[in-house]
Amino acid sequence: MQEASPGRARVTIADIARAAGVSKPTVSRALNDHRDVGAATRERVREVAAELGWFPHAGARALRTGRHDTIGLLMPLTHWWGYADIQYGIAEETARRGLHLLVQPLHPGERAEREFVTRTLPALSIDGLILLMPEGTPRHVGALAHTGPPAVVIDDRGHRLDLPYVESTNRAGFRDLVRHLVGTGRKRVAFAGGQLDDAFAQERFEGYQDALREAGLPYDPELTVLPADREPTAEELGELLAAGPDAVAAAWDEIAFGVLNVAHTEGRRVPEDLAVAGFDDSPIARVMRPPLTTVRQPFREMGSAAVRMLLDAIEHGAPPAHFTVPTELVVRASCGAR
Amino acid sequence: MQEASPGRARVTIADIARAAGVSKPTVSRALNDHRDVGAATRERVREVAAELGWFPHAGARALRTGRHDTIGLLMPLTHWWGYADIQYGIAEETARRGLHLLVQPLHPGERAEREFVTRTLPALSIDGLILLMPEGTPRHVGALAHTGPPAVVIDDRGHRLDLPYVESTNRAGFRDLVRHLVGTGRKRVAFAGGQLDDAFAQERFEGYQDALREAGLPYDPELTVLPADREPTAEELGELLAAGPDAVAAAWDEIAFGVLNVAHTEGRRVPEDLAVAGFDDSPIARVMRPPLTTVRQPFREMGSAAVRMLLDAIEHGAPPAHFTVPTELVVRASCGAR
DNA sequence: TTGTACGCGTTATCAG
DNA sequence: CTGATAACGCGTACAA
Repeated sequence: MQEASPGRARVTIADIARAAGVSKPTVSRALNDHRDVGAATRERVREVAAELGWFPHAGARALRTGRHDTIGLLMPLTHWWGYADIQYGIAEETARRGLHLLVQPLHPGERAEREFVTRTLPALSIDGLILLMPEGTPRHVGALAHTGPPAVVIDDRGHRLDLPYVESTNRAGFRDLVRHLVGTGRKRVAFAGGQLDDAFAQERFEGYQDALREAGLPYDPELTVLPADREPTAEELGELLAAGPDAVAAAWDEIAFGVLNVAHTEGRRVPEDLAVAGFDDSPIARVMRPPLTTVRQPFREMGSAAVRMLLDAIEHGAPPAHFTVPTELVVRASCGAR
Repeated sequence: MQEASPGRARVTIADIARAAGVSKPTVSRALNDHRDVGAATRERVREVAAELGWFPHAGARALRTGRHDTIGLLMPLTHWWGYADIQYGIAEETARRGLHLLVQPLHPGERAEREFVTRTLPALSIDGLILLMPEGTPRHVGALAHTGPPAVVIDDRGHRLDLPYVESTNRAGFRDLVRHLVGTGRKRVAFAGGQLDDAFAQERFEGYQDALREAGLPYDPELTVLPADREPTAEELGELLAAGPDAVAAAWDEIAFGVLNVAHTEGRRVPEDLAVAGFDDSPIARVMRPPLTTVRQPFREMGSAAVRMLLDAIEHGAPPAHFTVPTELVVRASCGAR
């Protein structure tokens, strides 16, 4: 035993039973809202429990029931606001349901992934797992599907795993964005992308092409910059602007910020000469000059949806499904629509 | 029992004992690196355990030992990158030590705080708690000090609680920043603050005054903007610039961004006409135009330091102490020093 | 509606 | 160095 601090010993249901003059099982039933307990007994037991300051021992309960009332979150080590926002949504939903949230950092690399799945995961006191997967998704974690606890994936753009997942409307959201630009009279809409090995950017690029097709506008390769493994540089953005677009849709807000900077340097007025738009609605979007038109990613909602799906799988054995949370166009000054 | 999925039943040390031809206690000792176990026995037990795919049941272990190998993190619901970075540091350190991290969102308000301390906290399966306290620190959580598990506070600027805490050098860091501006020849350094009820901004303001005093420069109220409960507006920043500063030190990076915007609108060149600097080294600092000189907050280090302090308190009963992590001046183009 | 008896998986104690 | 025994706190058969 620890007994480090000389604090009084733990209060157990045995103590309550003694004080209330009933047996342990009766206390347990009263405390767990079982129906077959006398109303008067239940009340008395609860009063005594509160008086004695009893609280359940999660470990003992888990040992007996096999449930931990805890869900795990496997997430990359990052300080990107988007993942923090997803965690926000998850934490809010778990707290609302009286569940605990155990956060496990995911170290990159095959070795670390395998280590996690084979050694760390099985020993976790959790009822289910949410996988927050960055691009370059851990493939070994896929083994989870059939060996570990119920799991739900957020952002599995590649759909490589046979697991339920939550996604947002990247492609349709980007299409809506470009559609909006076209709707305000822009004819030469450029696309500034990046990291096309990333399925996110890929889907957004497809949404861009969808919108062009839909509007009967030609796809002009000169109006796209697509560095495969990074964001476009200022030089690349300069070349893009040299091709004469009247609007630039960026794959995410930070790229749009770069576009604004280059446009400013070259003396192009935004939005008069050039409309600029981004994607994600990051915290910096609203403070850009001019404030950036963008598409809000429903990160919090994705988090809470993942929790709900996971509980469905845990409690009702729901089969692998997927849930799509819609993005939302946010019109600000940079596109000239207002 | 759950037995939901027809997966094989859990492997316990009893299974290992049977397979290895020894008793349960011996298996336990072998698996826990007790000294009084024969080397050969230990090896054999370990091999069998690996072969059978055994892993410990955390709940059962906690029930017996009173330890959970888990620490709790109480943090506000936010997506601010700074808190995410602190969590990064905490998660990295706990993972390194084989500990688990249980994240508890802190809902604002006295009622929710009291609820947390009296109902949620006692039932958590944790050995210690890290309190990530936003401004307007929960006072009721202070009751933790003597009733709950060992706790460590991060960012308790007011030092109101009798708990160990981790802080960074806000005041000295800001003094260094202003000292740097003065060192490059600026004579009229302005301060753009905000939320002075917040101890952070207060300390930075004091650092600003320290540097002026040290340099023998007068404190001119016209060169400060100090909105009490928010960030300065563009109009307020315009008035500040009208007072003719040759440098502006902002209490945090986002304010500096606003200064850059206003300076640009008014046609002032940065850094030629006006040096601008911020504080925090947020992700947007390096992409501003020009890139922002600022002071890096050692968030990750603060997180890992908090874990170490907490473990000290848990394992060795270390008395309440405090630990200060130094900030670091980051010189970029906006101050003209290079 | 309530009580008796037991076991979940693990480790501490003690005897050998 | 090892084994027998008991106990951690709780919930669930089953019997009353």
